[in-house]
Amino acid sequence: MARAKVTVERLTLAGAELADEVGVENVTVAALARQFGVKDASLYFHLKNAHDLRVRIALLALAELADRVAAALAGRAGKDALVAFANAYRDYAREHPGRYAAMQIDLDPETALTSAGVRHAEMTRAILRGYRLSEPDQTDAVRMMHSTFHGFVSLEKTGSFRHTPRPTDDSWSRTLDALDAVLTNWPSR
Amino acid sequence: MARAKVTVERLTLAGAELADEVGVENVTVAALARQFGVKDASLYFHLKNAHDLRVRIALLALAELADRVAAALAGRAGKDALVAFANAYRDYAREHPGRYAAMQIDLDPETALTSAGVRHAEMTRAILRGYRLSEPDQTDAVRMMHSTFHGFVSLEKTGSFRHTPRPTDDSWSRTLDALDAVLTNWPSR
DNA sequence: TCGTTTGCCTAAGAGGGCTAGGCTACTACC
DNA sequence: GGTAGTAGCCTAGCCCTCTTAGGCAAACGA
Repeated sequence: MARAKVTVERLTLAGAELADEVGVENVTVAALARQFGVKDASLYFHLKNAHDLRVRIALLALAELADRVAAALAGRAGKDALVAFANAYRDYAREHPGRYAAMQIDLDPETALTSAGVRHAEMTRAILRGYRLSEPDQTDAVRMMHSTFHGFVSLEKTGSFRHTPRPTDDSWSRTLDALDAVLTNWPSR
Repeated sequence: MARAKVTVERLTLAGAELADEVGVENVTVAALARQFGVKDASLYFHLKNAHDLRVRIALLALAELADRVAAALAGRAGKDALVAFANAYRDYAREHPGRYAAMQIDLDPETALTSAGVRHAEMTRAILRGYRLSEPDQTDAVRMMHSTFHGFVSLEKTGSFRHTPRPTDDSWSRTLDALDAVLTNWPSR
């Protein structure tokens, strides 16, 4: 069996899969080199350093998630779109815990601006068109939405919700109901 | 100047401070040993391993935050209490980014149950008394509140809000307004 | 006083990150 | 087809961290 050629893309993908299996913190240049049947040092021809690898994984994840969300959003509006966005987000995080964790590392500003992160922001704003919010309420609402999604998903992952018997799926859909309600009736100052 | 005696408590505190300065991921047994003027291996008399150290830092942070929140909550109710809780939470996270990050590692279930995490849950439920929610709405609301707080704070820290000029403080207080509104008028099924 | 415990030490091995420098085989061009 | 360049890998080697094993000395308790 011939080994697949080592390229940055393959390394990134393998790293992402490794992250989902063993956690980002265990995605190591050495482990990746072993997987490719190559010496650690050789990978530095393709990667700047270990951090570079993790950034690439983060960017891959951001792009993948943006694609999913875009697909989920197609043809939907209003609360329907809100729920579709939210579920696509949460499902991705659960299917790809390592990739999701990788997304949380801070990118330097320039990198962030060219990442799929901007697509996320655009899509979130698109949803809000259904709720007819104008600036600066729209920005505030975008931030609250992201906060709720990310917060819920990450607390769920770290097990903060395990202490209460209530199924998290139920809390999730009720949270989305609440979010929809508050977006529909955004409080004025 | 005589060196302070090495104890688990001192190690944990020093680790927490180191975390705030250089990030949890850089809180290393070796670095701590250097700070105490002692060899790395000697610390294993006090600590089980590196993970043990981080867990202790997390528990310290949880307890500190619970104390702060409790103090902020004293004598307040309703939205007043909500805002006090939220601000205490966010302020702590900003003053102690490393400690806050440490809080996010998952504790094994038994440890979690004896941690200050349960105090957080109790205090959150106490706030909700002002909003007269009954189960299971209360649990859902608790989860949504935590999600919003944690999500906002962690997105703010990783710089996800930097792309928009709107001051995050403003979005924060508007988010709390929205949260208050939705708790006041929690949607029925 | 004489264990026993406490608290540190040295030695040593397993990994991981990364740099420097070298070899090979393919590619492009004349 | 010969030759220069370069892509892609390798070895050697250094530093750091984590962790175990075993030893030694001082404080402490009976």
